[in-house]
This record gives sequence, C-alpha cells and structure tokens, in this order.
Amino acid sequence: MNNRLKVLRAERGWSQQDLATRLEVSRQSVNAIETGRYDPSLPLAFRIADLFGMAIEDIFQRD
Amino acid sequence: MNNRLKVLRAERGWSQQDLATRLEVSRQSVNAIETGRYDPSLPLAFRIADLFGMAIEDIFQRD
DNA sequence: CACTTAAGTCAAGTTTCATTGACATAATGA
DNA sequence: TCATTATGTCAATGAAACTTGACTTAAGTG
Repeated sequence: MNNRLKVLRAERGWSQQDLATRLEVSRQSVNAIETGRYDPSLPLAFRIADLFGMAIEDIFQRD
Repeated sequence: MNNRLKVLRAERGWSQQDLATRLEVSRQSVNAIETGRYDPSLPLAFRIADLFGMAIEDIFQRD
C-alpha cells in the first residue's frame, strides 16, 4: 500500500507531530506510515479518512 | 468497528472456508472478523472490498 | 445411526502495528 | 552562534492481527 498522507498533511501546513496529535498516535507512527514502513490498522485508517474528509480509498492505494 | 461480512458472504452462499480461500487467509481469521473479535488489517480490508466490489466504508463501520 | 460440513472457539506461536525514549541531521531564527 | 523545530531512524517493548492444529456443537444427509 502507498498513501498520500504526506501531501495531504503538507497542504494543511501540519507537522508530523500536529497530525499525530489529531490522530492520537505517536509521531513515529505517522512517520512510519508516511515513509511506507508499515500500513495503519483499519481503525486508524478510518480516523485518517475522517480527519481529511475523504474516503480511505482516496488516501490509500494498493501497490 | 462492525462489519457486514457475514451477510455479504451468506448472500453469495459461501462458507467461511470459501471466503477465507478467496481472501487467502485462514478460516479462523474470517470467523474472528465476522464475530467481531478483531478488525482486519488495512491490506486485508482492501482485498475484502475488492472481492465484494464495494468500498471499505460500505462494509466496515465505526461503532 | 454414522458421516460430513459448517461454525465457533481455544491455545500457542509468528508477524505486523504502535509505543516510548533516544540520537542524528538539516533548516530557521534570535 | 546557539536554540529550536521538523524529520528520519533505531532499539526495545507491548498489543493486535494472523497462523496452524485441535476440539466441540449443531445441522444436514446417506
């Protein structure tokens, strides 16, 4: 899976820490997802989609 | 999270084993997801959505 | 009745996701 | 220059997802 998290975050002028706080996860988790080291859990993917007001499918794509 | 997996599967007349085979997971995993013991990983959620030709959001809902 | 299939569950093990704490690097600003 | 912020990454730990193998129960079906 790859994702558009880094772009969406940058568009809003948020740091990884800002995003992590809004998602209630650690900064390292945001970084790991952005850099593709692992995929979020389904519940976290839902929180991300909710935060950006988008569908999961529009943020995460199969590779 | 709760999900409509059991219904979607039953509509197609598939056993848990049938579904597990199509998703390339164990029968116990399908059962655990259907009975709400845990949520699928994001990659597996995508495979499920693909298989049923639906969006993840139409199969899995936050509770 | 005996046999098979489906579903639910448990135990024990591996892999993946997520945590805290730490360190390095680059960029910016006082 | 010195301090701060942002990002990337590592190690160690814990929690969640997923595995195999086994057992039980219920519902057909010969």
